[in-house]
Amino acid sequence: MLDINMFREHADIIRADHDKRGLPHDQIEEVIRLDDNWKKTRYDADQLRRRRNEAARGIAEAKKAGNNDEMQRILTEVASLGEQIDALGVEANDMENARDSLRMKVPNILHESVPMGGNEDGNTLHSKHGIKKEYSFEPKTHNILVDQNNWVDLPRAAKIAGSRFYFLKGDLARMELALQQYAVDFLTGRGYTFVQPPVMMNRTAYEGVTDLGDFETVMYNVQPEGFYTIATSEHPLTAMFMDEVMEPSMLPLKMVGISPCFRREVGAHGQSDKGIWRVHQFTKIEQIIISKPEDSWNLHEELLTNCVELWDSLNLHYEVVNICTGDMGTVASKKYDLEAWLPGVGAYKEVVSCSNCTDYQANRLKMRYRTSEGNESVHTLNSTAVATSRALVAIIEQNQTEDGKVEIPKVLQPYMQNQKILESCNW
RNA sequence: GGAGGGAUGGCUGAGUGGUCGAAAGCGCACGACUCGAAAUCGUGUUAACCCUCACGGGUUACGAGGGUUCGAAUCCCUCUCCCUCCGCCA
Repeated sequence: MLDINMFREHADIIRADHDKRGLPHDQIEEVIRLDDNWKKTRYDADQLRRRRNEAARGIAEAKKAGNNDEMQRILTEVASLGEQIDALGVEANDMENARDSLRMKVPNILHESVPMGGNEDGNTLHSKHGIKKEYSFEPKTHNILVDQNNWVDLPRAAKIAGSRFYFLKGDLARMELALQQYAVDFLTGRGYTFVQPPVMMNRTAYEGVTDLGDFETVMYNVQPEGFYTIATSEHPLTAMFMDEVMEPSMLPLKMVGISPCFRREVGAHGQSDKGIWRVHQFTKIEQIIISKPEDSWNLHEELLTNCVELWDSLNLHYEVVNICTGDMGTVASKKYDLEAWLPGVGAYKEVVSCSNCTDYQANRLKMRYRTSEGNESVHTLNSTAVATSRALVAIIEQNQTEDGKVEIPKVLQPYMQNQKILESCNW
């Protein structure tokens, strides 16, 4: 959510941003109009309250002095003021609510380095990494390989849960665990604090960190408590300091989170989403930073560097893409994606998303830090380190051998008793 | 699940119907002392919002919501969270 002062003092910046995104200005103008009316109504109500407070001070005196008539006169006046105040108060409240629910929908201001573009075709190449292997055979897609090796059981998962759920079995499940441990070790080694969050959140906290549309399409709602299962540990870790004033000495706060991630994936998806590429549940190791505003752009690059060095160490081929204006979501100001090469599919596909959300989440969450000038919103940043299901797909496709097995990345081998090859599961 | 206690500013914590936005301490900021620092002393320091070019002024907020009252941090109700004890359980 953008600061209300942005609408009051720099509406032109928001308008220019909407132009970049190809959005109309209606919402901006409506926020400004509602805010204007709210201020006037609010002021009128405050003035009436002031009169009531002044009048009420006379009551005790009149009572003490035994002046019953005067007391009655004041009581009548105060009662009538009270009615007016209540009416104005309701009006002001409605306007403020309307203003803010609209304000919640206005997206973050894009960073100047975000490339222009109408959709994902406008994303620009930032850098290429690793070696694109040549195969002496026709590389297979991961869903064929996991099937041949009995590493994934989709039909039985569908039977007991539903489509897009899976059982991970045998060596592939072991490598999933190895990936988790490796990624956590990698980032704790760089000063990030390992945190395991709750995997369910309440609505209020969740509204602070996500696009409101996600409540209908992304998160599961758990009854009877009404909790939402998290779509990523970014959400609990970012909301962790909701409603708090943080000490500047804590910043930047760097965390590495791990959690299962739950996604409803409402809507149809294409043929390429076979196997375990797009699933309702997966494990993700996530980087989170809460920082002072002046540090966030450097830290955004640090997050990307961490990703690049982590994925390089897995010896995978991928590209880093700078997400363009038309493909950016509501919350991020700038976003890099890592797209891994899938030789079976013959395409680069998204495996990591690295965002600077500036003060957008912090404003909603009322997360501030102390400065000598007062309290200011912090900045929040997040980046995937490894989403295990998708990292597995990339490893399976890139490291496949002619006989349909998969070589284990060197850095993961110590976590798997120095095994070199993933063996098939025999059932 | 049962019984009891609690939630106050950045933190600890006093305050049980009006002069309380709220004692005190810590922390923080500024100043003095010092070559510099520590210690010490002095001054200041809740936040959000509104009006004002400014000086300044106003409103609201003591977990959240509702109620009683002319008036609520203080009394009543509901909810949330925390603590203690009992029960159950990974």
